[in-house]
Amino acid sequence: MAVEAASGAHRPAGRPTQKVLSKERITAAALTLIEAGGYERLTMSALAKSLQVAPSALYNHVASKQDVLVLVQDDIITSIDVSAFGTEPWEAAIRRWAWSYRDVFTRHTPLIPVIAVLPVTGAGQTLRMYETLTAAFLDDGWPEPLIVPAIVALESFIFGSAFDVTAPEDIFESGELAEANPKFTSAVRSQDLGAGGSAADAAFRLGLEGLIGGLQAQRDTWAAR
Amino acid sequence: MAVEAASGAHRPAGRPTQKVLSKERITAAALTLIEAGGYERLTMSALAKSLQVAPSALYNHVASKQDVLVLVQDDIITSIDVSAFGTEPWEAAIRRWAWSYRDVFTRHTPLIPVIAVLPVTGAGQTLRMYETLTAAFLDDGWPEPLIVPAIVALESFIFGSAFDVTAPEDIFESGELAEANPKFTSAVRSQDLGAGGSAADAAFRLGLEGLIGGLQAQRDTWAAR
DNA sequence: ACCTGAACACCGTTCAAGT
DNA sequence: ACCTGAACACCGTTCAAGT
Repeated sequence: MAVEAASGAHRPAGRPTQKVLSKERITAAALTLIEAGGYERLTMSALAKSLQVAPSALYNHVASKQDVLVLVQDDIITSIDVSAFGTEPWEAAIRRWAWSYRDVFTRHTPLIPVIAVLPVTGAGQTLRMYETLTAAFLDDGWPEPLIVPAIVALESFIFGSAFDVTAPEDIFESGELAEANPKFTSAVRSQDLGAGGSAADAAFRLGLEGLIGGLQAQRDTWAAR
Repeated sequence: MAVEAASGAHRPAGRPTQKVLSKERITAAALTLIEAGGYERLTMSALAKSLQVAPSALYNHVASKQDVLVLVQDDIITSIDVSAFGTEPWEAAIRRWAWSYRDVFTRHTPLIPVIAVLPVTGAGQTLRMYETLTAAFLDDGWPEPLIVPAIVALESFIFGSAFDVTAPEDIFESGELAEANPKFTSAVRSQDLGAGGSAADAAFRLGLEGLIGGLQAQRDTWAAR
């Protein structure tokens, strides 16, 4: 009896008549998996299953799971809002970019340890974003040697803040240690949450506004040194 | 033939005559493992082996591996330098604390996703550090509602910067995409590394000085609002 | 209460065999 | 070149049995 070739049928071993996988399809499937069930659900097995392929087939297109994460990272970078660069002044553009960047990575915190250490070589979309940023700094009159350190400082703050958003709301409840730490306990109770915002948003706003202003002051200091 | 009871001998099943494990011993063994071979080496199996115990024995003292990480985290917090609080002015004290905090977590980046989301309840040493910080902010005249957001903003920057230190030096080499991204490529080449420092140190210094100054400005704005 | 030892349900990755 | 299927060397965790 011949093997049925129905649409849901099993694919026999051997090279298929037409390619079934590609980096693009793998990236898209990974993103769908992550959006549906978070990073815990992203396993090589589940990824293969969603592509109706054996897990080992993936290794013809990526070298490792880390590789898959790199593909995902360079894809989601494009969802960061860079539309204010070129249309709004430096400060407003940085502000919009930073909030958007934080929001995107709040949903992708497991990528942070990957991206923070990843050479940009070959991560084309990521490089594109840096190019756009650099142009905005130059247009605003920044001295070239300060631009990369400033971008890195902003990014570091953004990555750390993305983790903070995922923290439970009661993260600073001292519990039974409240009496031993009265000043902190009181400060937590009285913290300014801003207009209807969360604690994470208030901290991000304060830090971002401080950093934007402080970096500008550092720029002036550097120029006058 | 009776089982030998030599020092390296096998321990029979059943409750031992005296307790062999404790949270303290587990924490110490985990730290030794991490210092010797990094977090890849910290497995429940390896941990058990270093304590000369079966892996399942650990679960009489901790609920999970995550639990072990929490123990490690609350232990290494004590190695952060808080000695400047109470002896030096706010700005200098924050500066020393921040550099030390970053350096400690540079060697423990896998803890960052844990600590950033961890309720401080029961993390006694962590709470102690926050209490010390809050006291320093109060002594410097900060409005109470701003203290927790300011601490969180500083911590977010520190955590993100700790990742950055672990990045390879050539992280921003554009490779063959250099021509497509000329402004960024040039900015990377000309970046100010400071006095004999690394790129990561330069970015941290710039960001920290900016954040310290910027937060102080935000404080004044808040008071005058 | 606190250990051992066996087992479970996963992981990511490798590799021979097939077309 | 690019798939399948079986196998490998791990993981963290559970649980009955033992004292």
